[in-house]
Amino acid sequence: MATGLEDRAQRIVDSAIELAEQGGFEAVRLRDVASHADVALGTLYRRFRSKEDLLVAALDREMSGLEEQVLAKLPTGATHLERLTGFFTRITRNFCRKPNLARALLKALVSGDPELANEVAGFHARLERLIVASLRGAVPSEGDPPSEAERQLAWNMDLIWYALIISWSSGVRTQSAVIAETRDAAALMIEGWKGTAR
Amino acid sequence: MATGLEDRAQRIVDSAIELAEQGGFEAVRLRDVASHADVALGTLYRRFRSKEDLLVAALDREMSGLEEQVLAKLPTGATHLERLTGFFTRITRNFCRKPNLARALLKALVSGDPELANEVAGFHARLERLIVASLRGAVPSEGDPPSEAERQLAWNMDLIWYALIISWSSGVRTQSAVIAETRDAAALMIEGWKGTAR
DNA sequence: GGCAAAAGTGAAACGTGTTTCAATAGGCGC
DNA sequence: GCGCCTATTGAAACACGTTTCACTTTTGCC
Repeated sequence: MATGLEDRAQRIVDSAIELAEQGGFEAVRLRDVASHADVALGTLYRRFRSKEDLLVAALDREMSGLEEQVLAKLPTGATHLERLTGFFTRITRNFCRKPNLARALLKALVSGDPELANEVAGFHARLERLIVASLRGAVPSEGDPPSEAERQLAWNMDLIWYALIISWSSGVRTQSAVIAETRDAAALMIEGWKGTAR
Repeated sequence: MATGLEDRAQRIVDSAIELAEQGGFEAVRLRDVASHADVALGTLYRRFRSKEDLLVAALDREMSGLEEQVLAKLPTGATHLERLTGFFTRITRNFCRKPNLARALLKALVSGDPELANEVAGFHARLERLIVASLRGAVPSEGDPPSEAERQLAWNMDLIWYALIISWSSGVRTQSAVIAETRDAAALMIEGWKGTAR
């Protein structure tokens, strides 16, 4: 057959995303994923350690699209707050646009599987990079790396948004509540941020 | 038999906690829980809708102990920051003392089951109440309810700590990192908080 | 082209969350 | 005590994540 080496893993992730979009976490039945990707179940398990591992790989793929989109056109705005708010509004909308998929990916992300610690850390690292870029309105260059203060603000905002999107996923908050509360938290933090070493 | 009506539910939760302490989420096998509680599997399912539901009930029980302990002796300290830090240090240590149990309860809490939205919201509400009390160094009275600003600070700290403890549960952060980062976030937020309407 | 290693296949099996059901027991108004 | 309702029981069955295994195919290398 003409299928390349990475082709199967690709197809598997594609199928998982498709099924997750339609029916969420439970709809990603690995037997279905395998047959949908024209692959044996054993092959799926050779490439991915578990259902969560597969979905985290899917999240990675989705993150790439998000990164590309954000870096291509960084949020504009005169103030730090406006730019941060613009960024979080965008990613929240992007995330919530496909609720089934988002909830499925999040569920895998928070599953607590120690095998996934690196991937989880990587997700936050990528998000923080985007936050810093949005905060500045420009991608940090080699000569002007993020300051300690910028990084602290960024990961605090990462934590806040993460908790909010989880609470959205749990049905505790709506999409607009997530956006509004992220903005409020950003306002509060930037206020404190200006008072300390910038 | 002399078993009261609520007795079985109690025993079931007790058994779940015991098993979770020993072996975490996976060790809470419902057949084991049932037999350990001297109850049929069907009885367990009459009382609890799912494994997550059962573990969230267990979290509720644990929260009661925490509440009692915190309200009995509120954190002391001259500043808002010291009191908040004292509070979060305490609950983080308390939580991480039984890592298997904590991870199991957290996993249920973040499971995203829509049936549990109310319980999840209740957990945060209870936590926020404790945060406000710690912030003040006193339990809010009828005549002096939490201000909007206090509530905002409290739930922002709730979000931060929630995200941090989840990242501890995922193996991304250590207990001491959770404590340190909670303190740093509190410092940043209180700084901003003083600048706005208190 | 031939060969060893790696990848893939198909099918079966296992564990555990969850559901179902017929039979039994306990509590309560009469 | 009697009938009714609900709780409980025990056991079986189902669904799906995961593992295993013997066999086949593909790949990389000489």
